[in-house]
Amino acid sequence: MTKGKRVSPEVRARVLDAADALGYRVNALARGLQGQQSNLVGVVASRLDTPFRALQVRTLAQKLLREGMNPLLLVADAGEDIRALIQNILAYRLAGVIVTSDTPSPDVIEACNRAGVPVVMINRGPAATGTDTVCMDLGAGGRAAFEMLSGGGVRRFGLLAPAQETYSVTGRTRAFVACCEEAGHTVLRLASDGQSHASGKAACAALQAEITAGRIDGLFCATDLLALGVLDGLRHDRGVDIPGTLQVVGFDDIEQASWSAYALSTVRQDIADQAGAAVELAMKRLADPERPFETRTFGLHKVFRGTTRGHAGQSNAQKGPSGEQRR
Amino acid sequence: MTKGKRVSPEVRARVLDAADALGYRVNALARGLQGQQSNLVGVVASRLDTPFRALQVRTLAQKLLREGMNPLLLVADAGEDIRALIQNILAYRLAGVIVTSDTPSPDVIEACNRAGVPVVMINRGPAATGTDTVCMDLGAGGRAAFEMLSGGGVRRFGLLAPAQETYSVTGRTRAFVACCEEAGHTVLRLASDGQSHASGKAACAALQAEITAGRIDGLFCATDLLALGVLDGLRHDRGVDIPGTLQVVGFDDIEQASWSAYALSTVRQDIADQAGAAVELAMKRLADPERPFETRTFGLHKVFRGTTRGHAGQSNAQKGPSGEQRR
DNA sequence: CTGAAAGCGCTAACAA
DNA sequence: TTGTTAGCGCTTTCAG
Repeated sequence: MTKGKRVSPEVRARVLDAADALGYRVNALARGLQGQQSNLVGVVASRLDTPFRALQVRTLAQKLLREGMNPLLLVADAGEDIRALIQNILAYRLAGVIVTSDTPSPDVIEACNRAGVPVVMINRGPAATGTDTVCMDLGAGGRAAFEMLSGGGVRRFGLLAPAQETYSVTGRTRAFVACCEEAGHTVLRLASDGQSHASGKAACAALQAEITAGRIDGLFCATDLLALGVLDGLRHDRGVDIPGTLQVVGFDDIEQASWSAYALSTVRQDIADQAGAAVELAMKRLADPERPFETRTFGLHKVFRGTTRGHAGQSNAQKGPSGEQRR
Repeated sequence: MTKGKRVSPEVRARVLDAADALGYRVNALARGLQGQQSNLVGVVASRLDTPFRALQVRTLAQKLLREGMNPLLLVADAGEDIRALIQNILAYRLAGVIVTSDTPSPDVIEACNRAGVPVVMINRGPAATGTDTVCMDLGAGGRAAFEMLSGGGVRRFGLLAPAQETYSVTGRTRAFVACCEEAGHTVLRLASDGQSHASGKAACAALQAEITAGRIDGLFCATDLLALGVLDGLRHDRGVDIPGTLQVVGFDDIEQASWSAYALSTVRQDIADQAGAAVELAMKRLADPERPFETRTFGLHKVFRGTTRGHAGQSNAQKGPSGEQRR
């Protein structure tokens, strides 16, 4: 039954049939025990009910399954005792852990390191701690947002981002601000209380005040969900003309951004590609634990829809079609 | 370290500290091997990137974790070889399996039965095969949709549902049709090619024809996602007045249904409650494998928003506040 | 109460 | 090629 064993195909088939008839199946627990390792991979994710994360985890799970690995899900939302939970699953001698949580609480990766379990991070800080990493080109992301807005004639830039920023939000946000300032514009910064739709909506009162005061005519929202909330709060509930009075750009390109009622212009990151790269990195490390750590950076694509006025060539933020780079 | 052991709290603390310092942690593989069972629970789900399922799985995972169980995720979308996958995870001597897939391919539950692993089904057919089950009151669901529409003055009823129906869609759909006919109305039935937003949108051409022909003035969509697609295709893209010309009711009450741009009237099923009940049933069976199979039925709530005109008391489809019944 | 030993199901190594 | 054996880390049992 062991994978790499050489048996004549005929015998193999016969054995498999017999096993099936007998209802026998290898005991993965025993196999793992003796082999010092299971084929379980931890997937730690936060806010799983968010469209972005849901797609990410789905893809991750699917690819893992295809590689013969089984995804052990760890929801890492605030309020859970992550330290304890990670210890729990580490007890299964995981083959690896993939982290996509917002708050990768260094605890997690430290615990994994101490247990000798390889970690792959998605959209987290640079791998100071010795992990493989998949990330996007944060600089290009912020720039893309800026260009989409400025290409539409925006002069007074606004930025809406959660007060409590994550690595990836901070990155895109900073790059955006840098671009604006480089172009000689100041940017008006508003803080939301999270990155959900509700948070976006809640920010609209403040937003409207700035609009009527003539202080912004273009807004970059750190997250599509946030942008959608803003659209609902501003366009639908308050009758603000978008993109007439205010142009809006989001980030991620979740499915809902493309729904007609929103038609949100946004900066797309390819979730499926990233997830694929993450499991690929995990498998590679499994095959060769000593290989140098690798980080794969993905490019971003401008997606022009109905909330901006510029359509400068529908170009990508990135030359290559797939938008993947390595270093 | 064993859970039910009696040790003086002082000793326990000391041991735990020492273990921590040494980086020791019980090997769950070994423990499972000797105990004949892991504390892994399989969660088989399809279309994980759908808002409904994402929330369901998130809640499931969370509650499982709280019970000290670890969720092993199995994405069961079409195209995967479910038979093989389920065998794979069964190799881990699961403590149980929770199925929320659309297509619980009897294979899955048969395989579990043969392996002696208890199964809990959510929104699947009655447990002919000996499983615990969580479901909703299908009859009440269809009725609620009918009442919401008829309460708004609808006379010519339409129904949009996937051609290929699942257990739960069939149930609500049938009940809806039965109510219409009982009230002396015929219902115009349209088939979509799935239950996604895109499917709903794709159905709009046909829908518009029926509207202009004066054949429907109220539509029940088997799924919120479908309804949202219809709203986009009809209201936004074709300028149909909703609820003026057509009233629409969805089913599920996913988050997006409440977004201002849609404000979809719908029939709510409480995903979190259902998920909670599912893990509760699983734990109970674990504690007592011999107990009789149980099925918990949940009620549904009418949610009146902007796509209907009747607001008949905002009442629930169900007496009790929680809407839970047992039998 | 503490200590020793058996055995869970598997695979790798070694012997025949 | 086929058959035996040791040992993975744990818990339960039995002896001291």
